[in-house]
Amino acid sequence: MARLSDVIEKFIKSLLEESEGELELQRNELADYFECAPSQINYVLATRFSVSHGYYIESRRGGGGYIRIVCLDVDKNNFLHYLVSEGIGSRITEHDALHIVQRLLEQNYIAPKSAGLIKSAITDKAIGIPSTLKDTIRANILKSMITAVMAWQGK
Amino acid sequence: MARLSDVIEKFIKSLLEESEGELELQRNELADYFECAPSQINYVLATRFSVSHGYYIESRRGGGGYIRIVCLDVDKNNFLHYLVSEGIGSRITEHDALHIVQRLLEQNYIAPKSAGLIKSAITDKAIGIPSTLKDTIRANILKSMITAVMAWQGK
DNA sequence: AATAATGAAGGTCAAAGAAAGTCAAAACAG
DNA sequence: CTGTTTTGACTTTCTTTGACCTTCATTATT
Repeated sequence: MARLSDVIEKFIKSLLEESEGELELQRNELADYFECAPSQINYVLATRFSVSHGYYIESRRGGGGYIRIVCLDVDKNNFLHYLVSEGIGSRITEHDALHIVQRLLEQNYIAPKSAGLIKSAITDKAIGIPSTLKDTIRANILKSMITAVMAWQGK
Repeated sequence: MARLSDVIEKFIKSLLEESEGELELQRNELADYFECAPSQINYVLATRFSVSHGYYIESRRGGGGYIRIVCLDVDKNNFLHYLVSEGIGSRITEHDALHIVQRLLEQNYIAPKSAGLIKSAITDKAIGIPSTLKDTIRANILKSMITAVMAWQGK
C-alpha cells in the first residue's frame, strides 16, 4: 500500500510549486482531507520538511492558527562548501549521508545518475567492514565525492 | 521433491519476465503465499538474486515496506559484470582501481563526470584511514558503484 | 475596562502497528 | 558427514493513532 505520509508529502510539494515556495495551510483541514490524525501532518512535516530537507516551518496556535512552510533557497556552491567544511564532519551515519545525497538530488545540484553513484558508494553494505571506522570512512568518501562535484562548474 | 527455495526462485523469475526486469514485492505476502517463514524469502534472495547472479535488490522497512528486485542486463554489461563478480576481487590497489575506471571511461561505459566521481571515491586519500583494510574497502566500494552503473539501464 | 470562560487552533509524546532484516539452530538431501 | 534449506525468535525501521497539553482570539461577566 502506498504510504499515506508519502501521499501527503507529494501533495504539499505540489502546493508549494504552485505557490512559488511558500505556503500556509491548516493542519486540521489537511488531516480531514486525508482522513488521518492531525498529528500525522506533524509527522510528515518532521520527517520530510525539516531544515535539513531544505524547508522551514513556522506556525501559530489558537483561533486563526496556521502552519507556514517555506522552501529555503540556498546557493549551490555555498551549500556544497558548507557540507564539505562543516556539515558532514568527521563521521556520518549511512542514514544521514543518504539524506544529504537525496537533498542534493532534489535541489537539482546533481543528476539522478550521480546521486545513484554516490549513494552506492556510501552504504554500510558498500563499505563492507563492520567497524566503528565505517562512519569515518563514509564521511571521507562523501566529502571527496562532493568535492568532485564542486569541481564540475560549467562542465 | 522440489525444494521450496527453487520454486520461489522460479516464481520470482517469472514475475520479473512479466514486468520487464524490475519488480516490487511484499515479503510477508510472498511468504504467506508459499506458506513459509518470511526469512526464507531473504534466503532465496541472498542465494539466488545476488549481484553476481545478475540482480540488484533494494528494500524498505516499516509500514508500506517493500523489496525491489532489479534484473541487471548481464549481456549488455558483460564486462561490468565480470569486474564485479570476479575481476576486482576482494582487494584492489588505488593504482589498479583507477586504471579500471580509466578504461571504463575510454570504452564509453561511463561519462567523464561519472568517471571523475568514481575516482574521487577510491583514492587512498578519499578513504582516509591508513590501514591494510583500505584495499578491501576500495574493492567493495568500486564494485558497488559499478553495480550502480549496471542498474542505470534506461535512466 | 479588566478579567474570566470558551472554543478553535496547533504541539507532543508514547504506544501500537506494519513491514523488513539477522542469525543461528534444526532439519534435510545427497 | 557435509552442505543446503527451513524455521523461528529477536531486532530495526518507519508509520499511524490517540490521549493530553499549550496557545490564542473572541465573547461573556463583573
